[in-house]
Amino acid sequence: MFALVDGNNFFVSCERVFRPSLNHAPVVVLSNNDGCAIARSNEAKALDIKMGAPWFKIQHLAESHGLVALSANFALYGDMSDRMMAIAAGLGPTQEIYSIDESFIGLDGVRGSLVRRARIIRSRILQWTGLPCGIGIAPTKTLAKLANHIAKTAERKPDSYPKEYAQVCDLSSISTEERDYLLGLTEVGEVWGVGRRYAAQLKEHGVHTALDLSRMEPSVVRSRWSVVLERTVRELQGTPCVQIEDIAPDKKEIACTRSFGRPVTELTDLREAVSEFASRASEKLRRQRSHANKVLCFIRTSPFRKEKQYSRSVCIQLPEPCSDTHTIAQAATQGLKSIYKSGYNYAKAGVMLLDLQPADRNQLKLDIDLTDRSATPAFAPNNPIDQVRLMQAMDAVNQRYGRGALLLASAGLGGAHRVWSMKQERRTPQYTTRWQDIPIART
DNA sequence: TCTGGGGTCCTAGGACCC
DNA sequence: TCTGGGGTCCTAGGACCC
Repeated sequence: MFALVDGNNFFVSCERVFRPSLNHAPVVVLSNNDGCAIARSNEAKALDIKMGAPWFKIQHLAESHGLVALSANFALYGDMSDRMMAIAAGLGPTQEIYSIDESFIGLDGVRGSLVRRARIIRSRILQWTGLPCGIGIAPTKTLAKLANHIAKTAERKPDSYPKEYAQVCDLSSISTEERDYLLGLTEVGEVWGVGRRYAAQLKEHGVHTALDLSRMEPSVVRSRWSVVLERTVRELQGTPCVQIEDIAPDKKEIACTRSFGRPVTELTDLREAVSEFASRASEKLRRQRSHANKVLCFIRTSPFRKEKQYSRSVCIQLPEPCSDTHTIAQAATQGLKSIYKSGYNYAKAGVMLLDLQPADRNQLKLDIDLTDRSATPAFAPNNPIDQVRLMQAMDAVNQRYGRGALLLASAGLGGAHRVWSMKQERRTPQYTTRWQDIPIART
């Protein structure tokens, strides 16, 4: 048995915790460069603002309907997420943090009323963090996602589903007829794993609701569509095909990409951006203790603008796998030079690290004690151990004093030439008491 | 004027090998 | 002139997720 705990309108809810005056206003949180809406309050959804709507297209609603737009503060959301996840973990023995606002909880072995237990956790999250959430419970992850959708939609739109399912919906404790009734009320496109393309194709086949999809023959779905969709059908039928991943696997790719706030034409500006992206990506790489074999760099114009288009990427094989910012940034900027063409308005660039492997697979021992000053008294730039020490020291300084406190000289210093906006992330406070240490009573 | 930033998995097709 | 069969690896592209 699975539960899905999912924060309502998560980014907006995080903002509202600290700005209660926004509680009944239509609010959106905007993406990088304030480009488009990535979170919407219920009131904003009621104005028919779609996910990903460009700000310039909805801006008029600020005037006419009091729409409030906020720039995203991802450091804040990450911090709030940690707190929510820690409380949600009390629902059952295993937890998979699926995204910043969602976690699956494995419920095997939990006794007593699951609905009652879920309601307690839900109100605890609300009371302790100020964040509202919905909880769905079912025998498979796909059905738990569906139950969660019902729980949240029943609350937001009273005429959509019976109101007793608002906030917490347990599909495992109701009759088959009732379950089929709820699935029949749910559009097929709402099912986890059915995107726009599949939804359109399924509708052509007369499959309009989650109930219709659950009644499909898995083998037909496999041959007409894919094994992935077949798995979705089986899960809708109650057969678990996907388990809880309570230990997050290492990333297989790590990327840092950004759209620019204004068109960029010069190589020097691009180089500065790409160098910074490479540095960020390398940090992430070191955080998971991996090494990259390849560095991919891309630049592109805006597909939304009616002008000369250009989009190129280049993949550079590193001489040996590493996580060293300098090496990776150099590879990325060299790649950039090879694909750059003047005369275009560039809108976006990025660096991706590919073909990752565990750092210790073919490298020196990396666990170097930074506080041990006796080991290497003088810094030797060509000494691999010192290079590792340098990176570790950089990460430590940036962690403590905020991102960008210490940069490689090649990364540029921003200022007047800065063409992309990196939101300064808030420093993470160091808790003396972690939320996880607070005992969570088992019902 | 202004349109996010990450990821994953699967499949088809080509290159290459024996 | 006839032109097999099986396997692996890699890449690009398509689909999905938040």
